[in-house]
Amino acid sequence: MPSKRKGTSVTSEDDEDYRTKRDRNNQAVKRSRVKSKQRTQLTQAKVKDLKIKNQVLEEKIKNLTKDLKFLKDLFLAQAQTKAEKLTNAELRRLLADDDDEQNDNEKPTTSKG
Amino acid sequence: MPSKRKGTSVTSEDDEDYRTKRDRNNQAVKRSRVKSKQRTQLTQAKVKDLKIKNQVLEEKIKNLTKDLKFLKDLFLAQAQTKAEKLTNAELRRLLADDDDEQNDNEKPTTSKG
DNA sequence: GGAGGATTGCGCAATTCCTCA
DNA sequence: TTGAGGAATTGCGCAATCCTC
Repeated sequence: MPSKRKGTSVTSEDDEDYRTKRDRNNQAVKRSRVKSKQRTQLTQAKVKDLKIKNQVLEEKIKNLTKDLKFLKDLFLAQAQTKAEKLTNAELRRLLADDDDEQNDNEKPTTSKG
Repeated sequence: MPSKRKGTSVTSEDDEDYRTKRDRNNQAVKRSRVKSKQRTQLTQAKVKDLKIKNQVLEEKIKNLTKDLKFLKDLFLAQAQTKAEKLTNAELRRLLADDDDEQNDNEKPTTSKG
């Protein structure tokens, strides 16, 4: 058994703290990899979540668009017959389609009834 | 030391194809890791993209909601004064707020004009 | 400026997946 | 259908490097 201090080479104690150093690092590596794995799982979950949220929003837009179209048509129709203060041209400008419509349906939803 | 075939020990050829085997695997490992890295980058990009899409949709909903509210109010107001075929009650039912509103604003947008 | 954890590229080996005779 | 063989994936350790106090 080599002594720590004098006679024998310093190798043994070098070995010792080389080992402990390695062990520490191996632990760190493990920690780091766990963390990394968690991160990727998390972003995958985020994707899933955002996709669902997106679908909900798309649906909402579809419904709102339908409702809006319904009201516009209704309004336009009554303006046609009544022809009140606003001229038809004014009405059309006012009610001009806002943006991209991609609808097929006509009837409004009024979702909760 | 038994040889399988003749002169030299079988060890060397074992060594050889151990080596080539290892090398092949090392290459495979590299490929696999590249692929994996690409995948995680891709899902991160997806998250980014979906977040942006989400914001756009939210904005759209906000605008549609505003427009809808504007038309409803307008319609309601003229119905008030005119009192046509539909009773107020009927109108209210028909135009009942669809879902969760989280708006603060009043004026409509009619985005392109 | 250096001690020490965190990250990362790399190789090994075990395991899983895939293909084809 | 099966099973042998090779590629892909994965856990793990080493060492270099990064980062922080």
